[in-house]
Amino acid sequence: MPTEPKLPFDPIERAGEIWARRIGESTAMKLATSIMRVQQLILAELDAALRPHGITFARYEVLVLISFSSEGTLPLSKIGERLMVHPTSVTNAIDRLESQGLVRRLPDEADRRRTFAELTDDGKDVLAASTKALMAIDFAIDGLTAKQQDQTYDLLRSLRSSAGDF
Amino acid sequence: MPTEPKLPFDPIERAGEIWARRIGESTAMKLATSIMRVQQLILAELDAALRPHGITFARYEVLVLISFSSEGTLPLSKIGERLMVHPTSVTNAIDRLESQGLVRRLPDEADRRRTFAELTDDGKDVLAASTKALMAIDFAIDGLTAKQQDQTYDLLRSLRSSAGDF
DNA sequence: CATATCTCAGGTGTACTGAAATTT
DNA sequence: CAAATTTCAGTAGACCTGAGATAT
Repeated sequence: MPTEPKLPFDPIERAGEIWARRIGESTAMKLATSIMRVQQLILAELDAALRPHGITFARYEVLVLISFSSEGTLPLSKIGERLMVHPTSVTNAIDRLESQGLVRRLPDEADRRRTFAELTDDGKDVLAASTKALMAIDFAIDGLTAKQQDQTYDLLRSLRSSAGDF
Repeated sequence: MPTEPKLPFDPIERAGEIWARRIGESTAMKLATSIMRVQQLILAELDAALRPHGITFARYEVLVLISFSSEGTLPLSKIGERLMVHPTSVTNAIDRLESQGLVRRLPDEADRRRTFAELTDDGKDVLAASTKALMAIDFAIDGLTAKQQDQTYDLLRSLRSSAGDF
């Protein structure tokens, strides 16, 4: 579902030209701005595809992360680490997923400071349907060949590495 | 200021391996997830660099947009169009910039439904200092050569175009 | 009258700080 | 007692919907 153009020109190209004229080197500024913008566009498409299933992409990522764990459960602290979000944000996200009936909390008998999150049967169903919906729109990645997608991934991976992701 | 690694492995590589084994083709999923993550990392660095100047990157973009206009003023509706945000979000952002004394509203005498936003002298100063701060960290773009930055920009530009940005 | 622009009220999502409770 | 884990209260920031005021 490639949305129709919102602007009759590329706003970043235009900003880059003025920047180069008035300020100087514009390469890094254009790339940083592009990253913000493409994220905004793609997230909007992903969220739209997930809306019928009652979740956002942020919550979809939590469901995937739990389902990929070896035991089928994850301590909340691990979820925060992997998704790079604050502990209180995890509490909040799990609260919502739990109130939706997609996740349940389990006490950790071994270390009683901790709490596990586990998918419910409903959670597994919603996850499967959501994955299908996202694959149907190819994760909002349009207009690039498979080779270009890999190439972009590798370049962004260097950026993530330098930014301290791993 | 390359932050130290947060994880001893690449979380997206790991997710991609499990995805490929259990679900199937993982290229688009890995790229979409990378975009979300690199945006999160870079935005955090940009916001940190701007914090001493009292603004966020979102508000920095508004200041730049106004300063790049030919007349030095922009109708709020144009700001919303260019930054792809809802009219009420523009009202909100301009409210805050105005209460910070960085922007002022001007009535449009020609079309009195409209309101212009204009930078104050303080706004111009904050913009100049903020631009300097962002250039000093190269817009949080580390670990890529200039050529790779251009290449990444071009690939993301195709994505933006297909997603209906322009 | 239909349309365009802006604003306000109200609500949702995410994520932060600071503090507390519990357990190790 | 220090550190780790989670939670709660409060707040910020961005976004949305719906409705209204004003002007074209």
